[in-house]
Amino acid sequence: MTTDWEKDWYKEHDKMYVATDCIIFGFDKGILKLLVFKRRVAPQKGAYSLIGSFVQLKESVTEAAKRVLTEITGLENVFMEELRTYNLAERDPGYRCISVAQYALISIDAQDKELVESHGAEWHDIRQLPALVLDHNDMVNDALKRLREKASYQPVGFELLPDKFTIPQLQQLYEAIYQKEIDPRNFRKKIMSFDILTRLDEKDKSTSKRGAYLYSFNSRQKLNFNTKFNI
Amino acid sequence: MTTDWEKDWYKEHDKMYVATDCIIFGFDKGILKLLVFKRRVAPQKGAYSLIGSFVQLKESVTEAAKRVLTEITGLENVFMEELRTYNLAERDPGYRCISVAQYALISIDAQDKELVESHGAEWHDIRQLPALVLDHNDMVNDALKRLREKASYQPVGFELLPDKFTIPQLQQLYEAIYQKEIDPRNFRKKIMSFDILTRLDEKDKSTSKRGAYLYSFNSRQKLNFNTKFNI
DNA sequence: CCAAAAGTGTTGAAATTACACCCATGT
DNA sequence: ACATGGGTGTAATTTCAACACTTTTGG
Repeated sequence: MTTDWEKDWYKEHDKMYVATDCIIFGFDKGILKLLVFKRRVAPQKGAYSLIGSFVQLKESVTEAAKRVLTEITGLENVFMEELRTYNLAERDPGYRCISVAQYALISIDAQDKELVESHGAEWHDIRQLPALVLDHNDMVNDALKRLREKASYQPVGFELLPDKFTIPQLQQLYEAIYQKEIDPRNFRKKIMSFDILTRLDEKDKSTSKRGAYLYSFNSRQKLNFNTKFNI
Repeated sequence: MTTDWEKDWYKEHDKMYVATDCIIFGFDKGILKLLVFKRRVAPQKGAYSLIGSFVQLKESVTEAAKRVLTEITGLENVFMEELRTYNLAERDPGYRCISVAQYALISIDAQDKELVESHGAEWHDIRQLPALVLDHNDMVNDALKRLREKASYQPVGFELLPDKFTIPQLQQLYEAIYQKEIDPRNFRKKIMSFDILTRLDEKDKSTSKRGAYLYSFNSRQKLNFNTKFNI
């Protein structure tokens, strides 16, 4: 006796396209931004979309995402994490295709600006995004939600800031992520209590006369991190 | 001028298999259990695996997962959530196949016991799982981790328990999830403070002479839930 | 009457929130 | 000398963690 299950197993199965789309966050001048791509070729020339690619047989989904990310920003070793799949049968009108969305955090001033522009990619304020193709706006919303969750138990800031940054900058970043004001005394107290920052003997005077101390992230501590990060 | 990006876009892309595997948790007699499947047909006859299926062109990944879940447990409307994809190019020795893992929480006594057994599915204590095929053990470990995270900010318990349950039962469930003892006074205080339980006028006398009050989950409150659930 | 599980309160420690003033310096 | 952003401390409140005894009842 064969059950449905067994028959099903032996039956020929369907192949489909697997794509990956990258939700790339950056932080610049106090504003949380997203890298979007203005399509310069058909299909949907002129429309905005996330940066993505089809996954090839010889590469993992992660590798595919890193491949496009490096292609467009010039960066390697970027923080990237899978968000979820977008897998409705009818999501792509052309052909059956599921997309594995991944979000990345990059330091905007480390990117290769020319390269980014040469691909038609643009940074947009997260609060004023254009309409994106397919379900890409959903992906962005979901990624933002995830970023907020993640920021609440891990110090994500450091991926988005340059190597040296000031406490007010870090605070601005958290304010941009959560879209709300944070008390500077409480913020500093909290962040310092984690013991993950090293104060440098340099000041950044670009935003005030007095200048603010620059800090770097103390990566030795990174692994011991399982404290709640309630900011 | 065409960039690599544009050429890449136009090039023929690769199709591959997409599968979904279900990490099905249940809770029975104080023990957190996983539903695994003993393969009764080739390939890998006799080996243990998760319950899964290839995704068909006409269905979403979610639908595919619900399809197998219903097929094997007889249950519909089960809580199920995507975990992540397992997507290494070489993960399946047969052919390129990525798997979207999903975890489900079911109430063991609602299942169709005969149906489960007729498919060769078995409940195993989460602490003593057999070796599973491919990367299925990784999936289970990742799902357990996720379940613990989720349980810390949402009352997952109710998916795993029958409609009526006692506080000591709910506590046992949390102890099984976290694999550690919880103080009964603190537990009760905390759970009650959320105001999500309704005490019924019935007692469960199966585990004590005195009997414990039965409660039901107050689903009206379910949506207002964004409190931290630190148990 | 007693064994076994159910049920209940308090206290000290720790974390969180709210809040206002002085400091350094380039102009 | 003053405007501007950088930097600091304290008290009230809330949350968390630790801890032990009484109640009920079937056998």
